[in-house]
Amino acid sequence: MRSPTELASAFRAQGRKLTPQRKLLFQLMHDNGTHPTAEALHTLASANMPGISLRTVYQTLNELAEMGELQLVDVGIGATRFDPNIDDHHHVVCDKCGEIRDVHVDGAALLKPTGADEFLVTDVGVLFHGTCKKCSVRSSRSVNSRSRKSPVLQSKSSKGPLTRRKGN
Amino acid sequence: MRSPTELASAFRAQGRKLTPQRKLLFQLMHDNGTHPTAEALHTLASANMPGISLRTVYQTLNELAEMGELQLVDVGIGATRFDPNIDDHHHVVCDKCGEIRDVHVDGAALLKPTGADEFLVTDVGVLFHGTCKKCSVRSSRSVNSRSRKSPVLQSKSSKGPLTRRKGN
DNA sequence: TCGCTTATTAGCACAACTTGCAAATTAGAG
DNA sequence: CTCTAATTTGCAAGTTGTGCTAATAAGCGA
Repeated sequence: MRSPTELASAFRAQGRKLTPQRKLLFQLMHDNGTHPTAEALHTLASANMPGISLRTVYQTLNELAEMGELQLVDVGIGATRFDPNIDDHHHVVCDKCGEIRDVHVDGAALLKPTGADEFLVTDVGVLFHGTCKKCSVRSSRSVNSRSRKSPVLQSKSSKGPLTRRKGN
Repeated sequence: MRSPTELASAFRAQGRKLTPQRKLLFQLMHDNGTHPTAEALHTLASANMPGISLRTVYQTLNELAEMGELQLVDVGIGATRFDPNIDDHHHVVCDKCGEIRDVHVDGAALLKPTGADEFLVTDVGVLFHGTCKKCSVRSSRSVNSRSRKSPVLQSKSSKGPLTRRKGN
C-alpha cells in the first residue's frame, strides 16, 4: 500500500474525495503489519476519531482493495484480514491465537497443480499453519498449571479454541 | 473418509449412536468429490429423507471432521466446504463459480516459509485460483452476447460476482 | 468566500452462515 | 420391554458483511 500522501493523490485522481476518515485509515493501515480485521481497525480508528463508523471502515478498506492497494486475506478463521503488503508473499497463521505473519516462499510461483486440467490457473497461494512463539510458551506452561482458559485473539465473544479450517 | 460401514463401527466404538440420519450422510459424503457446503448436502439429504434438519447435517459433518474423517475447506468464498478426501492434497477454486477441485502438488510439503521465525509450522496448504472450463467458455461466449448475468454457484441469493479473497 | 453538486458518512436493517439451547425422540444396552 | 444417554429438531441468537437512505461535507467554479 502506498503512503497516505500518495493515496490522497490517487483518490483525488479518481474523483474520490479525501475525507478525514479516509486520511486516518490511510495512516492506520500504512505499514500496518498486524493484518487487522475491519473491527480491529475500527477500534483503533475510534481512539483517534470517536464516532467513525464501522461501515466507513469496511467501505474504505474495500475501496483500497479494489484499487489494489491492499489484499484481503482470509485464513478460514473468523473475519477477513486486511494486508497493506501487496508484494508477492504468503502467510503463516497461528492456529491458537489467529495471529498472521507475512512470509516469503521460494518457488511458490513455480508450483503446478496435478489434476487441474480444465482449469485456467491464475494465482497460487501458500498458507502455513502452526503455533506462534507466544502460544507455544503459553501452552507448555499450562501443561501443569490451572490457567487453561481464555483463547487470545478471535471474535469479541470468543467461542473457545479456534476451529481449524484448512484454507485450501 | 472411510466407508459408511467402517464409519458405523467407528461411531459405535466411540459410544456414538448410529442413526438413520448419520447413515444417510455417511453415504452421501462417501466418495463425494463435489466439496459440498452443509446447505448443499442438506438439500441432497432432504431428497432421501424429508425433514432431516440442517442442524443435524452441520453436527454430523463436524463430528466427522473431529474424527479426522473429513476436511473442512474454506476458500474464502461463502460457506465452508466438506471434503471426504483426507489424503495429502490441495485445491483449485474457480473464481467465477466457486467450483473446487482436488489437486496434487509436487513439492508442496517441502515448501519453507522465510520470515516465520518464532512460528512452529505444522502444516502447509496450497490454494490455486483460476477459472474452470465451464466458466471460461461462458465468459468468452458472452463477450459478444447479451447473456451477462446470473453467477452460477454461490449462496442461495447470489450477491453478484464472487469477491476474490486470497486465502493466504 | 459562497454556494452547489455529488461523493461520503453513519446507522440501521437485513442476509448468509453457524452454533447454542431445550424439549422431544430414539438408539441400543440390559 | 425398559431405561438412560445420545440425538435430532427447531428456533433464537451471534458473527461478519452489505444494502439503503437521509444527512453531511469535500472540492469545484464563480
